[in-house]
Amino acid sequence: MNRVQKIIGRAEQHCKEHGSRLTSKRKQVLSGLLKSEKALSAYELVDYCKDAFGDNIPAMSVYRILSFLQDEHLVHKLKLANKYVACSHITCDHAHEVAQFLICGQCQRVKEINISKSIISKLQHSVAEAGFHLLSPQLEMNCLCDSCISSAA
Amino acid sequence: MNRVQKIIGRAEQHCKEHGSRLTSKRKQVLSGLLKSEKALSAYELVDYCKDAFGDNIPAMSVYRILSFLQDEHLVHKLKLANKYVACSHITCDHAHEVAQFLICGQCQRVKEINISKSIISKLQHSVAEAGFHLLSPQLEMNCLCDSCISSAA
DNA sequence: ATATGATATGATATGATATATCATATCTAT
DNA sequence: ATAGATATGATATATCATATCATATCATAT
Repeated sequence: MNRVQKIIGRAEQHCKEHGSRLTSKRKQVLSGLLKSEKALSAYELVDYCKDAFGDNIPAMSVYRILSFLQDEHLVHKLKLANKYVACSHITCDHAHEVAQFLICGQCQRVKEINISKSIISKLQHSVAEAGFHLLSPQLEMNCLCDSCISSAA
Repeated sequence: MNRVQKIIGRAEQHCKEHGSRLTSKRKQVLSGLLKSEKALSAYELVDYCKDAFGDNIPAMSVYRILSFLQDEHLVHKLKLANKYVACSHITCDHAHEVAQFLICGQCQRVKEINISKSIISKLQHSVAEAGFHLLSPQLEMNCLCDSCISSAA
């Protein structure tokens, strides 16, 4: 059983525990994100499902499926890129902290990292001083990954 | 002379120094952002120019004007919201640091703050550890402003 | 003052992302 | 087997954005 199948299995179990179902279409979309290991748009996932499974899922359905997967915390939406990534902690047992995303502007690779709580709390403090309240400290940062930097050089 | 006119005057001078022109249409768009004091979409600015000046500027032109204003550092694009805000430092003489934006998810008000360099450099360090290089430390954060929080309560 | 090139704007088409809504299919549990 | 809940399909449309070619306006040298 490969990495993707293992994660899908874990995700399915997670859904069962929450009284929801990881249907076959939902598995297709999730596995597309898991296999690509980068951020994909809804329409790229439509193409993926067609290519990989011969299944023509309308864009509308992909959006609904993405929304379901987000509700289940299996997928994150990157608002900076208008793309979606699989959560990298599906197989972890612990509740994961708020994710920070590094997006490579060249190859679209995405790394989900956790930034130390002390930095986040300092950020939150600066925000509070400005009279705002941070809703979700999910930060998204435009980056270049090391391999794109070295291949450009 | 009111606040907006004062800023527009400063912006015009800034453009002259850079060999560019702050035309009347560009002034209209900039003043829309200055007056609203919140983030607006390109199409909202089209409406504003029509309402405030009776001037029907095509969306295409507004996008071009926004792009010009961004090049002149008079306007920032908020990628999280797909909207645009006037830079809050047009009348400052010092070169301002990279901006951080707090966006109220309720009323769309935007506050541009500067976060201490030490926090930013720690962030940058975390990013480098993950094998990425931060391109622009312009952070955008989804918030609620204090007045929306209290009015909701 | 006017002709010329550079800059700015208009007009039109289209692409990309996303949501609303109503209809149909499928699953689950009695 | 059927009813109700859940999931998906089909269609239309909203919203944000860019490409491209045409026209208008400005700035300056003659």
